[in-house]
Amino acid sequence: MELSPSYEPKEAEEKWYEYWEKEGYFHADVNDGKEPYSIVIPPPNVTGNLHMGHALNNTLQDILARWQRMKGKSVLWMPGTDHAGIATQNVVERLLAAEGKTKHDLGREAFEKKVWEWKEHSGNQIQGQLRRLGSSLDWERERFTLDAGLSKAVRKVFVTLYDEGLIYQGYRIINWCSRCETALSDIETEFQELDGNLWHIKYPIKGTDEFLVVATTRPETMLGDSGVAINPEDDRHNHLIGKTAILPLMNREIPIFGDSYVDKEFGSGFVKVTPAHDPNDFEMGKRHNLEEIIIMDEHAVINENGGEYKGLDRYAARKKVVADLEALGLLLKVEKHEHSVGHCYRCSTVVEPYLSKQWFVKIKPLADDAIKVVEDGKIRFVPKNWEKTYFEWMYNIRDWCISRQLWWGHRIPAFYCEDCSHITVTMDDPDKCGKCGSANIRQDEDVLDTWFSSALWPFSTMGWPDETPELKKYYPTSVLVTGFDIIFFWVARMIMTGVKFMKDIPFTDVYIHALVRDEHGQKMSKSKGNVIDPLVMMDQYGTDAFRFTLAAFAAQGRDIILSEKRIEGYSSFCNKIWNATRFILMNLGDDFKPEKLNPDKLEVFDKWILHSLNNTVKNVSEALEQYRFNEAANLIYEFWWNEFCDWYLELVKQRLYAKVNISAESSASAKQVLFFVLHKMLLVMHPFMPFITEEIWSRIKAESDSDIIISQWPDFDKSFVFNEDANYTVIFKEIIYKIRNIRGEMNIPPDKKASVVFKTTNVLIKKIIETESVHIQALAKVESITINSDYQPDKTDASAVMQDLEIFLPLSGLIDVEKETARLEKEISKIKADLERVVAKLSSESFTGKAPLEIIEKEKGKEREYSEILGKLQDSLLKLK
RNA sequence: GGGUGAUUAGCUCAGUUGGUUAGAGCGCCUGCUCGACAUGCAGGAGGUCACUGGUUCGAAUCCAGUAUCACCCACCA
Repeated sequence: MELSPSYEPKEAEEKWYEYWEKEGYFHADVNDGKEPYSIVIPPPNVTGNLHMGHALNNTLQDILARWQRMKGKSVLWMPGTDHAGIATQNVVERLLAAEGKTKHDLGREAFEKKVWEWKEHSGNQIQGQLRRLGSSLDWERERFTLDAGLSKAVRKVFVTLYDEGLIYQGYRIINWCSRCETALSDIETEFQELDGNLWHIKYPIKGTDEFLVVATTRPETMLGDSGVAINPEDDRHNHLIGKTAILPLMNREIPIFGDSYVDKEFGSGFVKVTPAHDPNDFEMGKRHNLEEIIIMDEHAVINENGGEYKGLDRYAARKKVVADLEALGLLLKVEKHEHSVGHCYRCSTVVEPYLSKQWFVKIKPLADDAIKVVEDGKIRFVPKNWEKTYFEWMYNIRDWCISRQLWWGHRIPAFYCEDCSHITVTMDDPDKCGKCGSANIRQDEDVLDTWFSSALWPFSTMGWPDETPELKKYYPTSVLVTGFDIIFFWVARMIMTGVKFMKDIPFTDVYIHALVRDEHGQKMSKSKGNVIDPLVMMDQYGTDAFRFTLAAFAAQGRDIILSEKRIEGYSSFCNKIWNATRFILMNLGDDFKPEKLNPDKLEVFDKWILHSLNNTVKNVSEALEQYRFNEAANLIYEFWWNEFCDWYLELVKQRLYAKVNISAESSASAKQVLFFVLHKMLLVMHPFMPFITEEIWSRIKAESDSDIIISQWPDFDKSFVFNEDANYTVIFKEIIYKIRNIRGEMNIPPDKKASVVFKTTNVLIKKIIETESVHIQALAKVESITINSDYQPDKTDASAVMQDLEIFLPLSGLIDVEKETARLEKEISKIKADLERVVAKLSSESFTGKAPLEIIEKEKGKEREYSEILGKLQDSLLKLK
């Protein structure tokens, strides 16, 4: 039974995960007849490596899964990964580039094959890393967003929405990433404030010598200008409406027109209008029938519509346009101008607003129902304030661009007829046009936004559109655990598709956790080099310590600023758990047999620790019910270290070592309690620290006991409510504190055993001192104890006061009068302040008149206590002088 | 421009519906190899809870405003 002197995480971690998985403990049995509890993992990208965000996210889910499993639920925690269209394609393209190739050299089919190969060999790293973290995922059910089953779900959703007119093709301004060569949705575009220029350009007005002046942040777009707008109410300029301007460089005649979109106050009051390269201009162009001139290709290089600028990259074109304007004397001025510029969320390239034909989801009808289920409280956000963010976005939601010009993903199931240009959209690939019957059809080249398939995740992973037992039992899922950064990308869309296609919400709770940041509050990223690698942390401090740290940090705020120091601290906690166990096992003896605790045989401190344990069990359960992981972690830490180890283990030593006045029976009962507390606490700690708890459990469990992972979560036990004994212990502890305080402050060396005189008439306190004298001697390092209600202290006594008790330590030869005086004076001034505050409160009529009776009584009690203590402290001080 | 949040000990953070003598860990100071643990034990210092008002018998906690700092959303050329 002997344990090593310190906890070695590595061995336990390797051993147990494999064992649990082999035993099938992670597998959810549809037919087990138990109440379901289900979570779907936010599918990490196949390109992903476990970072802090994943670690936090999955630790919290695992705590919930393990906890519910112990509570006897049928737990399904669904694992899987996301094909991550752009991200994955980028990775493989980069590999090709290293060989000097592009995807076009391979062609679509070969490229796709290459990505699959990459996925099998280099992707999926994260699965092993999730195992390291201890995640009790049901690996037998692992899914991938490009699986056949999920693809079928995607197709079904596309076809249905298309048939209902909710998916349509449109010619619109979208966000174009010229590096990824694809369209992006609005939320895939990240805006950053950048320092730029505002170029003021003179456009000649036809038939006059005059100019108008437009201002722009993107001068190269003027090549595609097809009008100039003025606010019709702008009295300075509205006489020009109907006239014509000459577009410099291109020498194109463009109309000057009125549109209320133009802000009179901004700039010169003239707006150059480029319908093919700006969303607002596009709208104006539609209103005024302007020509839409696309001047760039998909690489953001100027095309044939840009005249002599053809072939120049957008920034080179910008330079040349500006230079040429200046040469012509048409550049009025250049101002510094800060403006927000969109960037690709995958590669950070500046996004170009670009006119192109794309597929969109008409989102409003879906959003309306998704808003309602949250408004009605069917879905609950925790913390609740995230609902606001959700509503804010949903109310202002805009159509979702779902087509991507990529090769990796779900290909859009739309088939164009070359003969009649009808579009056929069906569940199975058609071999002829659905309208004219021509076999001359071709499939759309584009793929769907990655988030289109993840939007279906809660039901597609369970077999939808088939009716499966999994769906029946585990849908809707119990909770979704995720970060606030993907509320729009993912959470909102799952709610929309769930309500639409399952006719039911996808989950009842959405627990939104914080984002992990570095010690300076920065978002962790490789480019900043501020990444704390979870794998390194696990290696260094052990997985349990790491998990416990994340749980302890998971307060319901926005950010978690992780410090390695804290992880180190919790690795000490693991060691503390280990060593307390070691101590217990050393003392139980080989012939120990756990028995049912007999309340009649329990001593006061046994009852106290059981009472406290009982509350801990209850409070941890309640904290978990409310997703207050940090509170649960703190309760565990506090109980184990500050109550069980610091007090109970120390107290029990006297009984185990059978010192004077200790019966064999007392010793035996102490052992039973030690084992009982250890046993229960391992259960309570298991969801947080699965490895160390299973390891210890395996050493103390009876043959017939199950492994801890499937053992029963403890309940609050009414027969362990011992309020009197708890109160008794509070007083006892205070007595110890007081004596230790004197010893500490006076620097009395530990080997100097003091004698103590207690002066009291209080019956309970007398009883405590008499009964616990052995413990007082041991814990406060006291030699002899006297109770004397008439004691007259000596000048050389050090003293302490608590309610109904004065404590004296005769310290002749040891006392430092100056120190003792200072100590007493400090105590006095503290209690004086307290007393004054209470007296002031009680003498205020408004307080005594309006405050509840119990509060007033409480204050009165304090007043009595403080004044008694103050009086005695002052007496002691007088004696010193 | 709109919105959300933060501001509590040297540092990192707790503090649930207003009743506290405002807590923890780390760090700091003092003293300790006491038969589990120096990854430890005992003691201690350290905060006018950002600021200003208000509500209340009572505010770190509720309300309003100010300041500073984050983040999100938005088409101001």
